[in-house]
Amino acid sequence: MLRPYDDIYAAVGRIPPGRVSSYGRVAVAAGLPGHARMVGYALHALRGDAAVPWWRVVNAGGYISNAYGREHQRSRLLAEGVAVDERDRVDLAVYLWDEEA
DNA sequence: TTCATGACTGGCT
DNA sequence: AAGCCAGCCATGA
Repeated sequence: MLRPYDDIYAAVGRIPPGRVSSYGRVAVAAGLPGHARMVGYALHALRGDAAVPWWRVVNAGGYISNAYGREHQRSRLLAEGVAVDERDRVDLAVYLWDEEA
């Protein structure tokens, strides 16, 4: 099925394992600068579709904004080797991935 | 078609 | 330092 947010999903898919990115970064990577909310909405539309590594996306503060299954996302990140704080926060200084880098 | 809400962000108070 | 406000646009009622 064609997904309206294919560019967004592609951008998320470019995030390598063991790394994370923010909604804003993904929005820019998808060619939609400033549309971070659309990225979040797009991921919400996935409904847990594992075809896209949505769990590698966190908010600008490095915290898991995911209201859909933040605990699940936290476990998922830990399984990939990403350290997650008790407050559901990721150290962006270490794990944030920039496709431009 | 209009109204309200949302997996965000940056700036201002 | 912490909280509030406006802007971006898609989805559902």
